[in-house]
Amino acid sequence: MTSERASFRTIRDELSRRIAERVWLPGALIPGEEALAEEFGAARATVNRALQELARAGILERKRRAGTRVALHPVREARFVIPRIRQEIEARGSEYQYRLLSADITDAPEVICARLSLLSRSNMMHVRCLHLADRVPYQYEDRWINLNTVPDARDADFAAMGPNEWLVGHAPFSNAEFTFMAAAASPDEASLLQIREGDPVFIGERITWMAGEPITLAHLVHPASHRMVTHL
Amino acid sequence: MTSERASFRTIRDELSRRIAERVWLPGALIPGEEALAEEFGAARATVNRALQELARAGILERKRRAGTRVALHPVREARFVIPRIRQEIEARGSEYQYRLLSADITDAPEVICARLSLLSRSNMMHVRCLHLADRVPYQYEDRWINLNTVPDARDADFAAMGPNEWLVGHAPFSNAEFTFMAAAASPDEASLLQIREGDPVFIGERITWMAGEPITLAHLVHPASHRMVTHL
DNA sequence: GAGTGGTCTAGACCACTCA
DNA sequence: GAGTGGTCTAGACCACTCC
Repeated sequence: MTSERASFRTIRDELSRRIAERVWLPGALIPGEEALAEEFGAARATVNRALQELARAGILERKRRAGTRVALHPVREARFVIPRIRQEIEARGSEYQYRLLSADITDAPEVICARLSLLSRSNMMHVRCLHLADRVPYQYEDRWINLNTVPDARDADFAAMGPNEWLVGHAPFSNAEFTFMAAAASPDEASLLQIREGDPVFIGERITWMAGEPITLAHLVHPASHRMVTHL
Repeated sequence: MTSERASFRTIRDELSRRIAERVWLPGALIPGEEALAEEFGAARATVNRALQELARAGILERKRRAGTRVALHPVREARFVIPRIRQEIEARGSEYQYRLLSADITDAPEVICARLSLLSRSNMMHVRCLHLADRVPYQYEDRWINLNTVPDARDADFAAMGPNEWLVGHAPFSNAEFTFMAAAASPDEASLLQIREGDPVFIGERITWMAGEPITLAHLVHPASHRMVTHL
C-alpha cells in the first residue's frame, strides 16, 4: 500500500478529479493555497507545487491577488518527441540504411536565406540524402547548414553519418521551429521515394538556432504512408 | 536592474549556458545539488528546482546515487497547442464560418469501432461539417461521438455549434492521441474543400478518452496549403 | 492597503541504487 | 552501507494586482 501522506501528486490528482467531475466548474474560483494546505494537511509549498503543475497543464489559471480559477477555455498542449530518424526507424523494429546523395559547399539561394532570416547570401553546406527502413525509402532529406555558425561542418564526412546525427554531436541548438504540411511529390522526390510524381507526401520542415544564429534548415519528405503520432 | 539574488531561473540559465557552450560535455557528471547550492549561494531546494526543469527539458539526466549528467542523446520534445478551429482561424485575422453537413445517430462501422478499441458496434453520433476562413473552406471535419460515454450529445444542436466547441463544454477529456498524415483527397473531400480529387490534403486525426472510455474520433482534413507550425 | 500567488531558505527524512 | 536525488515542512519575504 502506498503512503497516505499528502504528496503533491495526491493533491494534484485529487484537484484534477474535482475539475474533471465538475465539482468545480469552469471559471469557478477554487480555495486559496492556505485553505487547501489545511484541508490536505500539507505545507503551502506542497499545495503550490500541485497547483503549478495543473496551471502549466492549462487546466487552472492563476493570478496574484485574484486567486486560482478553473480555466474556462483550457489551452491544452500536446508534446511530441523531436524525431531522430535512426532511432525512429529502429524503434519500429526496422533496419536503418542511409545513403548520401550529394554534399556541396555553395551560396544558398535567396529562398533559403529568407527562410533563415539571413540578409545576404551566405556560404552553406547543402546536403541531400535518403533514409531507408528495411531498404524501402522512408525519408528524403534536403538540408542546408550555415557554415558561418557551424564552420566544422565543412570537414564533416556526411557519407558516413547523416547530417542530423552529426549536428547532434557538434552543434547544440537552443531554439527550433517545426512546420508540417502536405504537398505533391516533385519529380525528384517521387523517383527517390519510389512513388509517382504528384502523389501526396508528408513534409516536416525544421529550422534550428543557437543563440539567435541560424544553424540549419532541414526539409524532410515522407511518402504518404507516414504517420506522425503523439499523445497528451 | 534586476536582482542579483540567486533564483532558480538564474541558476537554470547559467547551467544551461555551461551545457550549450560545452563547459560540461555530453555525458559528463556535473556537481551535486549540495555543491551547486554552495556555488550559487542558494538553498538546495532552489538548485533542485533548476535541475528538475533542465531534466524535464531532456538536457540533463538524473539518477539517485549516480548523480546528474549532461544527456548524451537529448530526447527533446516540442509542444504544440491543441488547435481549436475557431480560435485558430480568428487568430489569423480571418472570419470564421461554420456549416453543418450532416448529423446522424447510427451504429458506427467496424473500422471506426476498431480505431476506438470498441469490441461491439456502438451507437454513435456521426457529424460531418465544414469550417471556413473568410468563406474559403479551411477544414472538413468527420467526427464520431460515442453516445455511451457522452449521452448528452444526442440532444446537442450541431447546427448552431461545431462538435468540438460543444464537446469542450460538455465532455472534458483526460487523454488524447493525435495522428498527422498526408493523403490524396477523396471525391467527397475534394468537392467540399474546392480542390481536385487526388490533390494532397493534410489530415489530423484526434481520439480522446475520459477515464479509459473513448469519447470521440475526429478526422480533420485540410487543403495542402495548410501549415502546422510549432516551436521549441 | 491588503490579499493572493511566487519564490527562497534551512532543515529534515526518505527512496533508490551503486559498490 | 553510503551517497545522491526527491520531497516535504514551516516560516519568511516579495511582487503583483485589485480595491
